[in-house]
Amino acid sequence: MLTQSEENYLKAVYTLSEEFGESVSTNLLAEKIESKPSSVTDMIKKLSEKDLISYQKYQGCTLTEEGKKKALLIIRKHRLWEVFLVEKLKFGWEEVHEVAEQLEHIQSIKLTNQLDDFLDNPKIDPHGDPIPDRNGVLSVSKKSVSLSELEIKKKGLVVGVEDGSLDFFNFLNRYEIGLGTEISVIEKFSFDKSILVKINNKEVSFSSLVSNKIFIQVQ
Amino acid sequence: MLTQSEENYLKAVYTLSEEFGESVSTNLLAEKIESKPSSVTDMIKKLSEKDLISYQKYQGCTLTEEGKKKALLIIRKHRLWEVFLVEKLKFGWEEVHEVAEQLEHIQSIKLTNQLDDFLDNPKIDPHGDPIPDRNGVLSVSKKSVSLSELEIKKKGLVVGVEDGSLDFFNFLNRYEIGLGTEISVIEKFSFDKSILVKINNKEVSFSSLVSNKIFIQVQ
DNA sequence: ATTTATTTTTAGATTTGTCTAAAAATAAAT
DNA sequence: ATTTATTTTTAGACAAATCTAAAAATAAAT
Repeated sequence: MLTQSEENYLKAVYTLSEEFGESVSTNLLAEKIESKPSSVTDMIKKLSEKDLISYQKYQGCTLTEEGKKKALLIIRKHRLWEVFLVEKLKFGWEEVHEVAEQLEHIQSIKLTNQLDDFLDNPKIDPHGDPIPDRNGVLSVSKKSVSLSELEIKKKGLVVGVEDGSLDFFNFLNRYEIGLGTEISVIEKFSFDKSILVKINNKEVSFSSLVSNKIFIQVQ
Repeated sequence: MLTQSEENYLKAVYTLSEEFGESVSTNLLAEKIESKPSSVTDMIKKLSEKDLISYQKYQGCTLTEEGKKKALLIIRKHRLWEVFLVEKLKFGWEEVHEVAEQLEHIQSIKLTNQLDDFLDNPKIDPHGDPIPDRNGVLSVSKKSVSLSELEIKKKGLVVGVEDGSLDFFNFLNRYEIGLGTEISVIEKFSFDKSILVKINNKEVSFSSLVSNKIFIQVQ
């Protein structure tokens, strides 16, 4: 069983590895964790001892396969809780991070998986980040953007939607929009924030209400 | 801000005071917390320093008003999460305690109150224990039992129901059962676990499915 | 009213995670 | 290739929460 602090380190190593490649330096990690390099060295040694991190003095560190899996399961919990807070408890997407930082450390696999089901197995969180599955695997690997953020002439695939209501589901069905549907942006109108897109070779206009809820991954 | 350990001590002092009156002894507390008397003494001193506990050497301890309020807000979170786990995530009522022990320490007043609303402001948890309101006040003060547990010839008032479905609500309406309705037990049939009760001067028989979901507080 | 038993507290040690300050290793600059 | 700067590690200290063992206070029993 990992402590909260150990979990935070694993998560930090994971996200920093993603952002800047492979090996993560002690100083960078210290900044992320908001702690001092000396503290980081101590913790790295400890996690290295547990075979969750591989590390050689002065050379930074990387996650082992085991460590990576652990990190992804923490990220999974974090993102699922964010979805819960926004969809069920009406939090704003900008205020969920702090609470999810606490909730991600709750230990119960059953809780996580039941929550996943309760939320209808969302693929992305309210910020467009993909949610690892129950084995810690990311099927969608890159961060996605809402359709409203996509630039003119760019195209991408639908990877998720934010609203889980039946109404919205029917709306999407009407336009034959599902996971994997390709959408390209033709024009954006600033006066009402509506967007003109091409879907299945038809041109359609969506309100910002709709375009904010459809998540796209650029190819 | 209190640590998880401090919160656990406050909660333990509260529940032990309820169970055996006022002053709580060091040994009893140690047993409850699953720790040693010497550790308890240290922590009591610390909480006493913070004016959450009042304490004189060798004389046991009690909660101050401030400490009691803190304890009740932790209990509130614990019981709300138990309702969430049973009603929304389909946990059995016997397996929620352990997870709620963790969730009760999440710090966010907004989270607690939004969760309360999301669950339709339940008055009791899945074990029949009353849930303090957002000010830490218990309107129902005693533990309630399910109607199925009530003995023959005993009577009590309805203080809550476990099922939040519209179906069940309509069922209750049909028999004019609401919060505060008086119910007395006439007979119990062991062969099918049904129960014959008197409500509003009418005799009615309920299946165990129903009697398990109605919570009663004996007068 | 002493003695005996129990409870509670103190004193000192341990573990976890952190820190500061100094030393060692690596990287950058002349 | 040295010197200088930066990064990283080590050494030693500290706070929180716990423990064991011994001492002190209280309660129970003769």
